[in-house]
Amino acid sequence: MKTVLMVAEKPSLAQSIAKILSRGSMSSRKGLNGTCSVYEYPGTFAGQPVRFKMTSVCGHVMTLDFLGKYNKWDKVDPAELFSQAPTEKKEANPKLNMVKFLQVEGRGCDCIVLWLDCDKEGENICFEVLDAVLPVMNQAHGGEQTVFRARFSSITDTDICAAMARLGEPDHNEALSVDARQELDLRIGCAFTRFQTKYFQGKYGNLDSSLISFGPCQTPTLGFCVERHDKIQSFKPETYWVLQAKVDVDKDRSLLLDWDRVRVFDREIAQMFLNMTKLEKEAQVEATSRKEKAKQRPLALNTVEMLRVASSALGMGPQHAMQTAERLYTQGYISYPRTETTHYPESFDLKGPLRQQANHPYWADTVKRLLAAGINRPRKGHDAGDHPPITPMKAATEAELGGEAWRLYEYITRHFIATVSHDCKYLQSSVSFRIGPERFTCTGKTVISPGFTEIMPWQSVPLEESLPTCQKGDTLAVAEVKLLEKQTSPPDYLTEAELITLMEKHGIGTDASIPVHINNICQRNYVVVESGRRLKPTNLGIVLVHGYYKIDAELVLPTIRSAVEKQLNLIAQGRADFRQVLGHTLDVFKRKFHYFVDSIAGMDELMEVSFSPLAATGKPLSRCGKCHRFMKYIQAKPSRLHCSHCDETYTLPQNGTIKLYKELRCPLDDFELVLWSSGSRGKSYPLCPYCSNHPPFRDMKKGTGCNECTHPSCQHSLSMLGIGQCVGCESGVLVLDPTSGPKWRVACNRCHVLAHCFENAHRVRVSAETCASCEAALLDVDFNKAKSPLPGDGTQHTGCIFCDPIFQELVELKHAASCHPMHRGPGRRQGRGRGRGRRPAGKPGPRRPKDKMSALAAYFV
DNA sequence: GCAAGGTC
Repeated sequence: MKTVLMVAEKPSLAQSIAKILSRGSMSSRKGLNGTCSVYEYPGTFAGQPVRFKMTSVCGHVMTLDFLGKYNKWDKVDPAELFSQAPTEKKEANPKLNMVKFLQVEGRGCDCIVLWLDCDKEGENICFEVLDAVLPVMNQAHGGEQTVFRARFSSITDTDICAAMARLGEPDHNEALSVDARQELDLRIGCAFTRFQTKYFQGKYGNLDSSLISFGPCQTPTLGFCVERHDKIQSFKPETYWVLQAKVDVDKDRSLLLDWDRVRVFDREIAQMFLNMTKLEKEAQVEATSRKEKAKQRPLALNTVEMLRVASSALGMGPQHAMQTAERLYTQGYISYPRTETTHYPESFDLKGPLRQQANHPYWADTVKRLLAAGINRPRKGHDAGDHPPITPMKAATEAELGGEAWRLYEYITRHFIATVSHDCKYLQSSVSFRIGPERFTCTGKTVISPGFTEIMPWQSVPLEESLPTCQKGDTLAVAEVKLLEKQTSPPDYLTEAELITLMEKHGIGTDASIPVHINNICQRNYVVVESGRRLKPTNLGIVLVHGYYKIDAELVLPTIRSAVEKQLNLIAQGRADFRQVLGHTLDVFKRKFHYFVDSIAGMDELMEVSFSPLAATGKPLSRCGKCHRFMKYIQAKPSRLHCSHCDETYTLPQNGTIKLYKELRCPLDDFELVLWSSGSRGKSYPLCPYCSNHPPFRDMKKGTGCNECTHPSCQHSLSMLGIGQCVGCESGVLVLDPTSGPKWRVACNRCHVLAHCFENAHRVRVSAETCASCEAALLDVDFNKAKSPLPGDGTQHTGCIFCDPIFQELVELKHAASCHPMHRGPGRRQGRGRGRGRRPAGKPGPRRPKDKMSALAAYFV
């Protein structure tokens, strides 16, 4: 029997599609990467009985990068990145082992059906999958078709079955357009980023960003924020005047009227209008009107709208909102949260999810009434053909979800209920008055039926005092007519929600990448998020954008993306050649790049105003080994030491503090050592600024300290202070921290493993002898007489930290504080699988403690 | 160390 392999874009879709096609009867198992599942079921394909095997990838299988040697910033001129530097495809996520996985599953299959998302990226992934899997599949005998593409516009029974019945072929041109996009983004982005970063980092000491990045999406995103900043800066308030009239409705009640001219900007004219009206005693009713109006129920929820509301109403940043939504999705509370679609498919079961909310403490009444009276048909939205709108999948309570997740869930659910509710109906009434020659109006709204605003109370029509009932020809007494002097006010900084709207409008990024771009400009310190989630550009952000405007405005205009996209679409439609478009566009940007490099002084002039040159920044710290003058420590990111005499800069490890290390010097280059440490309970080690930037030995990597230096006799080196192989990672060595007494510490020079030992010992030294059973270096410890843990009056003991029974009692292993989730930065991290059980068994390394290792490993989580 | 695009 033949086997048909089918591949979807993500695990969740593989499951839904398999469920539909197998009518619910399929077997399932995890794939070798632990992330993708494989669903199998029997069926018929092209009239033959076959075995179907449905699985998925996780987005792109491959990613584009330069060949390794072109990633050395010091050795490659960024201009080379436009053409000379070759690129290669690498596995996008090596941990997922996607190519291997596809090959294991694809081996021996006869046909393949590609169920990737029906957009250009999906088409591109089709070919990534084919590249991996075709070589291991069975060859077709008579040249019949073995590669099929399923095109579907929603994940519904009818659509999926229809797609299966009308299989086509993958579209190579669409895939090529993505290849071109990837190459352009990579070459252009990296060239500009490297040049800018090196240029400005080499000149200024307080830029406060370790990367001065450029990209066709992030730069226009920043541009929007700075554009608003410029509007605020150049805003000149203008004075204007408003005529305000008050009429008496009855004895106790008066009514404020709006002037039909709204406002005038000339004082004398305003005065003239006041003079013409202020002596009038009566206001005459000229007309009245009453109109029934409706406020429309919302469209079904898509990602971008959810992010906007999350930011503006819930105060949650887009990145955070997406993470929260993803968690709600994987826990089964909401449907797939990444979709552009605002239209429910015809077959969508609206009542099912609604019924689940019928007993919810917050909205049971509304839901029950809707179910009893019949739901309203949702508005017709946009169908992007990706996933149904975001809807709740099961009821949840605040206690169950807690905090942020609950607030987002609550919003999604209220929004969903609103989409099947009725429009809000209200009566808008207005009365027009004449006072002298001038006209005034008064309007009011009264709710007829609240409709969806009952479940979205923040949208409700505000309660107003009702208008007096009057008719044309009636007169009311004028209580007062006065002139108000006011000033126009500047706009405020751009809110995140407004920025998302602008990005969407100009096609900057996608629903999935918009949060990433916004996050980028925050992390690079180009903008800061202020109260109300408004984005205020920093000096750095402003200078960059103003600099681009000065040199080549196209670099920052939102049109840069759409212009390139237009070219790419020609490739996708088969109307232009991939090589030609790529070559031409790269050529245009190469010219722009050279012009930018030649004109960089224009941006530099702006930099000079806001930032200080390297030589004028930082505090003197340690001595240079070449000129023996003090170098200055520049704390701002990226922290480094600068010798203004030699005009050399030495980068330091980031995320830690640096101090002078007892004026000790490196025996190799005479530079004064510094001590790097990460917080009070973290680890610390000495570091030679020169060696760290120019490693003296082949096995020492750049950016490391003396704890990785293999100098055979220097008292600070790994050779002298190393004890034995780390118990938490493959390649690290536990090294004594000679500065840590009296709370002595031993730390891994690679991972976060840290051991506290021998508290109150007054001296700890690494001995030249090694342990007979595990080959670790012995430690020579002098204890304090009063607090010695040794039997009798002994104060001195030599032994193995892993094997010696006395020492074992005195060693407590744990990760360094910086490894704790509390101290970690944002971002996904898989916290499982460290330590015990991760090391391949039976692979002894040098100086490895034998079975004692596992006992020690049990100490840490 | 860099882009933007998928997704976990």
